[in-house]
Amino acid sequence: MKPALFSVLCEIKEKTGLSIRSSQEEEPVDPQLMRLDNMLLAEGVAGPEKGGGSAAAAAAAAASGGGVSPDNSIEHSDYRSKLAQIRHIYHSELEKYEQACNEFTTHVMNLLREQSRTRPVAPKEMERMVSIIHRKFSAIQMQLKQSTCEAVMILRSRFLDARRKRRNFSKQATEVLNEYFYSHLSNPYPSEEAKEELAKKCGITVSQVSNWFGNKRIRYKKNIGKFQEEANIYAVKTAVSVTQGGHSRTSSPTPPSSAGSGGSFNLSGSGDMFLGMPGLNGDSYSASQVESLRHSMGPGGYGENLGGGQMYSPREMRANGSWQEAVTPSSVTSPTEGPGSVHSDTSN
DNA sequence: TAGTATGATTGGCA
DNA sequence: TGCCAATCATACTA
Repeated sequence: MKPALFSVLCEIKEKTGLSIRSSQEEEPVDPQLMRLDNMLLAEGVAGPEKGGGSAAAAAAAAASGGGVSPDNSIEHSDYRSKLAQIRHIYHSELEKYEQACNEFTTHVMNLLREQSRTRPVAPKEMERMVSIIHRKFSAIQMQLKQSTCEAVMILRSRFLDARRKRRNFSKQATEVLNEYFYSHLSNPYPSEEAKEELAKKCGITVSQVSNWFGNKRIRYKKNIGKFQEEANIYAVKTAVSVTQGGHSRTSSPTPPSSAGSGGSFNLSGSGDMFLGMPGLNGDSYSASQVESLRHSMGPGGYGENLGGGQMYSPREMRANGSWQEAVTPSSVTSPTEGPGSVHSDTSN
């Protein structure tokens, strides 16, 4: 009786087992899991060790402005060590899960084997149980991967966000940029080539040069009184180097492509004395330009002899309507803040 | 430590 | 795509 009953049960099992199996197998690969896997691989957390995220460290170097900062290596090693920590935790947790999964699977298999003595347990059913267990554990694994990804993202945002590790440019770099700016005050829009050259000279990236000029233009316009003094300082510097050597001490990169008589700026006659200032091409100032510099730097203080009382006249400078009259200093010798000027950003 | 300076980011515009 | 303007976040300074 018992063997007959057993065989009937086996038949029923076989049928139901097959129907369950056919309904549950061949599940598609979870795209979310794939994304997580790819990200962990890319970050160097999953997969073979690849220098603790050297790619990300390289990205950090690029983001931090050409890697001129001496702190960079320290920061990157810090980043790498933290990434290695995450990697270590991820792998140890993964190992634990796998171990637990194996243990649980063995336990269930043993139970089923024991049960197979009293009820029919087909090998296919055992396989099904194993796959169920694996699915459950892979769900847990996915959570682990997700939290690991989050940790990596936080780490990245902390270390790679350039804003967080802002460094002031070197004095020399600022001087180079300022010299260019004030010597091209009529058209402070360096061309791509000029930007590249400035970037090279300053040890910063082209986008940093663009940022610098963007900030400078706005801040100059907002508070021309303050910058007038700076402008004069650079005027004297450049003038001295001109009268001494015929070339600027820090030769300016190629002037902007739009600069010059054909540029989009309407230039005043008495204003921007560096108008048409030579670039690296080896051009030199005209005698009258040098002479006018000498006059403007006379004993009475530079700029005193100028009709408008200013060496730089930002007025009439117009770039697409933006670089224009908004900036009009009252005097060079007694710089005052322009109308509506602010000390810093309006936000500050 | 508050105020200021400054490099970077973001959103809108032409 | 480059620029402007506003803003953020950090560095610097008195």
